Amino acid sequence: MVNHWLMKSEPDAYSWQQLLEDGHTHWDGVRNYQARNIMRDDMKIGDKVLFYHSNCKPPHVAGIAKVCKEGYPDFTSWDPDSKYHDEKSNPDNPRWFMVDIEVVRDLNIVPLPEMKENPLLEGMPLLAKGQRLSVQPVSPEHFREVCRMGGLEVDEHE
DNA sequence: GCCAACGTTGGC
DNA sequence: GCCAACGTTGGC
Repeated sequence: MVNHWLMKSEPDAYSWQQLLEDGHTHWDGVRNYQARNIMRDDMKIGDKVLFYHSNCKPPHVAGIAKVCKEGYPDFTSWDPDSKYHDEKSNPDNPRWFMVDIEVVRDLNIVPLPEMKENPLLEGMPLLAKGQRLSVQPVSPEHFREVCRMGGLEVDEHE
């Protein structure tokens, strides 16, 4: 069973272009329990991910990635030199978790305003008022429609 | 830069 | 366990 997710990143912090260069990355720095639980418990190898750029104009989905390593402790949490350091986390009792993702393919950007205007995306968590969760589920139907809006033929990514 | 929405913290 | 204060997110 392949599940679908959306992960937010500020382009200044880590961009889709950077992931295209790197090929894969570890998703460190998430310090929210709900997002942590999703990464620790729910995201599985092969799950598809919409890569979303937040805090830019306009906010948009930039590409498709997939999970290539399942939840494991976020080692930046016990690194005192990391900006994500949490003194309550340590290797024996890690508080924060991450997954690794890798590039699947690039998309034409799908701007948030267009997503809001698309009736097929009604009910998508990303579009809910006050939605701040940086790792969130996406239904297969919504995932497919965002891919289509990004110029991807149906099922091309399967 | 503003501010609404939400999460966390800590006093009680 | 409540809730006020505070910090963060993120669209606008």
